[in-house]
Amino acid sequence: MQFTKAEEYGMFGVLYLAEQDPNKVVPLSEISEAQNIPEKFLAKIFQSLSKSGIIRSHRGVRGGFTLARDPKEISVKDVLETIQGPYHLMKCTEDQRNCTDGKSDEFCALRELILEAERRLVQVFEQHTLADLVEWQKTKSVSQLV
Amino acid sequence: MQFTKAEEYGMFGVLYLAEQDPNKVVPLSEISEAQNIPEKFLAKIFQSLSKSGIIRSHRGVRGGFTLARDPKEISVKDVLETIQGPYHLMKCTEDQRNCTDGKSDEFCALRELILEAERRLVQVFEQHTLADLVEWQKTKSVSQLV
DNA sequence: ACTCTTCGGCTTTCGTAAACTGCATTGTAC
DNA sequence: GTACAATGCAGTTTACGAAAGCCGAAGAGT
Repeated sequence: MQFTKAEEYGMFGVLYLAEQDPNKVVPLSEISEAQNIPEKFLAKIFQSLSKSGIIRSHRGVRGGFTLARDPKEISVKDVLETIQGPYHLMKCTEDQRNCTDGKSDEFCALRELILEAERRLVQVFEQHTLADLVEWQKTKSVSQLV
Repeated sequence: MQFTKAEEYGMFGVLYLAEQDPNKVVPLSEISEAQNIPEKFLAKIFQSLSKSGIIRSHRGVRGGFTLARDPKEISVKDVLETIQGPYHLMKCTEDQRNCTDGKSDEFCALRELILEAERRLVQVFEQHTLADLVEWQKTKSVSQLV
């Protein structure tokens, strides 16, 4: 019941990019040092973020990464789901055939509750963008959180 | 980012009790067979639920378990937190010293967002009781969910 | 063209926690 | 007193998260 390091590192890495001058190409080495993240691990995470079009990679000398879009257009959900896939609190909310009882066709009250919890969780993450987080960090305030 | 089997089994086990006649003492063997749960594993889970006063154990011949309180008085949160402890989506929301950057004293926008997400999640689980779930299961409807 | 740099992709390793098991012990109803 | 069911503790096994390593590909600069 916790986010993985990959998600955590991915968020910090992407936030680091969002804080920079949009035109600055930032190499992995800089991010991993600044944010205290194992470089090769971050490389793997950034690969998937790159493939899904959240960040853009630049190879060669003075290469690195930039955000592919405006931070206002990247939700926290975008980042988290790219790294880990949609979060499901139970196997049965991912695919009902994973029901413990094997009663995959029946109504399950617990499953409905979990689905509702998942919806609430997603809401938080899709309502806020990288730009929001950078803004909060600057003002040290989350007054806009609601 | 998923509940453990322990939480899942625990919920199903407790729900099974909530569906029975409140005076019926149900042995582990019955629950584990009905709900398809490894008996010894369920035994371990039920021990902690018993210690925290959610269920009551009855030893000896024709022993087993009953709910310790009215299903209306047992929230889903009670059960889940007994089994797993309070859920934290990141290590840093459990204890700020676990911050990746080691900047445990500083304001962290991401942390604030995660804390908000946790609050939303808890709300869902503390607002609904075992009685609600049993009711939904009977009516096959979650109209009261909101 | 050559070379240096930085990402890309694949494989392997390591550690830890989840998931499950076994057995001896204690308590209780009959 | 014996059969049954939970208790408590000590395991084992499995799975996955979290890296680390290696080599190849692509682009920049000369």
